[in-house]
Formats: sequence, C-alpha cells, structure tokens
Amino acid sequence: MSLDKQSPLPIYYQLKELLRENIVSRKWTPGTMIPSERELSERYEISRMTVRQALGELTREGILYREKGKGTFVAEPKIQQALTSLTSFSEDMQTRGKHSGGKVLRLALVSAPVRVMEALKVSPDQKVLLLKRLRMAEEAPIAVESCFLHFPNVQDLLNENFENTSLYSLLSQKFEITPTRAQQKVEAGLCSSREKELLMIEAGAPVLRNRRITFDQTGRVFEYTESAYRADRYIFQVELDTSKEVRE
Amino acid sequence: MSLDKQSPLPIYYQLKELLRENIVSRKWTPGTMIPSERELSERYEISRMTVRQALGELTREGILYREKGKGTFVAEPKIQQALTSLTSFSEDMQTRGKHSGGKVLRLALVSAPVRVMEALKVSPDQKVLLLKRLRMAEEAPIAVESCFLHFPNVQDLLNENFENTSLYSLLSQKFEITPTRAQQKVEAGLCSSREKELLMIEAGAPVLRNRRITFDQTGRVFEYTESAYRADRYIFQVELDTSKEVRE
DNA sequence: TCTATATACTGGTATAGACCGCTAGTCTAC
DNA sequence: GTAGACTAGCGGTCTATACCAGTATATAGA
Repeated sequence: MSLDKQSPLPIYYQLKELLRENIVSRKWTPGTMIPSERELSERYEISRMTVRQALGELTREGILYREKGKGTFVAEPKIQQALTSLTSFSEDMQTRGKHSGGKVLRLALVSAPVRVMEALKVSPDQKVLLLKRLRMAEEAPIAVESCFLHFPNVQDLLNENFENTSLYSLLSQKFEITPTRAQQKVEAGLCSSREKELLMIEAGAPVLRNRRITFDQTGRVFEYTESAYRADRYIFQVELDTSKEVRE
Repeated sequence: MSLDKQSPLPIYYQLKELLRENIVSRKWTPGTMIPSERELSERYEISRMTVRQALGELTREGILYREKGKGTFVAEPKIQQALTSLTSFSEDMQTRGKHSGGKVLRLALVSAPVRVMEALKVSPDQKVLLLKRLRMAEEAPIAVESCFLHFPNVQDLLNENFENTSLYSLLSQKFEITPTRAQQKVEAGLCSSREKELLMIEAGAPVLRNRRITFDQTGRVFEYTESAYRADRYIFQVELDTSKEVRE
C-alpha cells in the first residue's frame, strides 16, 4: 500500500487511513509500537510534519497514544463507547462486529418539514441537506434513516460517497464537527408501506422509531435524524449513570 | 499583552491562553472574526504554523470555528450540559406532569426465569421478589411492568403498598439503596394477548419493550425490570453526552 | 559489579516559505 | 445595469530543516 501524491485527497488523510487499516485489520494490535515519525516520513517520502498531522488526528481519536522519548503506540479499544457515547450507525455496527453498509436513497438540499426546521432551528427559506439511507447489516436491510444536516458549507457533502464512509468521521475530518450531545426519542410503531418494501418486512410488522437531535462541541445543533429500525433485528441500548457530575 | 519566547511554556500555548483571555473577557464576542493567521504571526513575530497549532486546539475545544476563505471566528458558548438521569416510573411520570398510579398484579417471592437469574447474578435455588404492576397514567393503562428485585431483606417489601408509592423512594428510605447506574435495552414488538387485555389495545398493536438492569451505589445489581409500553402513549427519551469521560 | 556518561533514538516545538482552493469585493467590458 | 473576470485575503496542505527534552541502551571508569 502506498500514497498517491496526485490524489485530491490530502496526503496526511491518506496516511491516516492507511495506518487505521493496519490497526482495524489487527496487523498492529493494541500496545504495538508503530514506526516512528521519521521512519514513516522516509518510507513514504513525505515531510515529518505531514506525518505528525496524521498521527495527531489518530491520537485525538483515541486510536493511538504517544509517549515522549519512546514512541507512538496502538491504543486499547474503548469498551464503553457504544453505550453512553454518541456513535454513528457505521461505528455502532462495527462495535457489534457486524459488517456495516448502506444504500443512499437520496442526497439533496431540500426545504425541511416544519418539525425538522424547529429541531434544527432554521428559518423556512433556508435549505438543509437531506441524506436518506437504507442501512444494512450483514447484507440485509435493518433501518431506513433520514438525516437532516445544517451547518456552514453543508453542501460540500453533496459530492461525498456515503456507501462506505461514516458520516460522523467525515464531519470531524472536513468540518471539525464533533457530535458531543444528543437528545434522543425512541418509540415503537408499525411500518409504513414504504418502509415495508425497503426493509423487506411484512405489513403490520413493528419498527423502532428513533428521533435524534445532535449537538456539536460548540453546542450548536447540526443534525436531526429520524430512523425506523426493523424490530426483529435491532435493540437500542443505553447506559444511564447518575454518578457523573455536571460540569460548570 | 505579549508572548515570552524565553519562557519554558510553548509559544503556541501562550498564544492560545492569550486568545482565550480575549474571548472569556468578552473583548471578542461570539461571531467576531479574530485576526487572520498571517496577521497573528506578524503581530507576535512567530511562524504561521505556530499560530495554526494554537488556533487548531481552540477550534477543537469548540471555542473557535474556521471558515475556509473567510476567517476564524469566536464560537457560541457551550450550553449547560444536561444529564442522563435515572428515574423510576413514578418520577418519570411526574416530570411529565401526568398523574402517576398503578395496580399491583402480583407481589411474591418467586424462582426467577433463567434470563433474570443471569441478570441478577443469583443461583437457581435463590428466590427473588417479583413485583408485577399495571402502570397507569391519567386513569388509563400505559405499561405492564415486571420488576425482579434481589438484595438483603428484600422480603420486607412484601407488606408494602405500591399503589401510590415509588419503589425507588422506598428502597432509598428503608434499604439505603440508591439507583446509581443502569443498562437499558429498548426494542419494538407486538403486544401479546395478555398485554392486549391489560393495556386495552387491539391485537397486533405495537409496544415498546424495555429491559433494565439497575445497580446501586456500591455497584451491585439489585433490580431487573421488563416492561411493555403502549406505543401510542409512551416515548422513551434519553440524553447522551460524550463530553463526560468514561473511565474503566 | 556497579555507576556514570555518551549516544542514538523518540516525540514536541518552531521556523520560513510555497502553493492550493475558496470567498468576497471590485472593476471591466458588454 | 449587469455578468464575468480579476484580485486580495482567508484557511488548508505540504516541505525541509532545526533544536529541544525525554528514554533506553551501550560503554567506559571506579
């Protein structure tokens, strides 16, 4: 594997994904020392500062940790993450060991329905990005998800390929948006006729309906998502904990 | 205010604190465009890369945000963090302004089903207290709840009246048990024939199924509860927050 | 044998310069 | 008047280099 310096993708980003691949494939296991910054910079014929940008981002993602004078190492995976924390679907599925995937049903700038406008706090003349996807797990449909996004330059997402990429990792890489807090409402319902076809279930089958408003690190709402999960294939899990102190 | 290049503190860190001071003192208010990277680098006679390190960290902290081609701006302050809270049904209903109530369907020491034994970590010969209730809200049934309890002297609860009393307030008053942490699983399903009658819904109506394992302040599990909520009358809500660190 | 020093690594900080794509305002030609 | 070209300024990426401080190991001296 190597880097393509002609690619429009930044070099540090290519290196980052290359390193990530070595970790998720368990070629490098937790605790392993990865090649030093100087070694990586020589091997791929790039500047050490570029290597540092890749390693820095992976470190902030909790995938690597550095020790001055010693080296950079693969971090232990976080166990709790799937529960209390905010995950996108891709990451959610990964932590459960299932193969994630999805088919984009729609990706466009739209005028939002009123309930979405209220959630995203946008005025009627503002358009939001709608990303509607059929979510898959192990080759079978598991959920229909409509994700409404609103933040500066959201239209840049129109050219992205969401079939294999996590929305949240894109948001953090290109927009410096980190999902930090969310309000989620979960209820039971019966599938609509459209959902019945997409999810390949029978009429009258139950679905889990999920509505989520997500806030970034600055406290701004950037996402409102509605999803309908096949009840026979999905369980919503949450850990509640009152022992955590409220800051400030 | 200026920077001390002889200080053992890194220059980027000094700049970061200097900029932060301008923001917390509200000299720069939210939405203000701060000086450009090149301007800061000239003003303080430092490299632009050093400026970028300071701005990058403040951006990741959510204090600044950048817009390509435009500039770097002061972000809106973080809103107060809300907690994921752990409430009993009575309190849950109270916070929603509905009159809470319930009819006790069964209160007895029983041998627990296997899934309950596993959750409560009891051996097959140990009996647990089963409290099965029909939960009401505004004179109408809203949920069927089976609550399995296991802790010292649990049999003392046999004489209690649960029609109007919160289980959790009893536990804290008489047993010094404070619900502190819980794992909850939520899924959608269709009502059983028994649930249909109790909840007064039609056959094939959807229900929200909830399973909760609750731990007390010492980390011991004391409760396993299964409930089925009328989908048309109940929405499960949760606030998620990743800004609180999860530690082992 | 044990301690102290030399040295060869590591990541951390900082420099100065370059080019890119994007934004917004201005200016020109129609 | 207005659409399109130009341009100054912005953040984003990348290079090549330098020196610092911490870590581990080998080596020289007591």
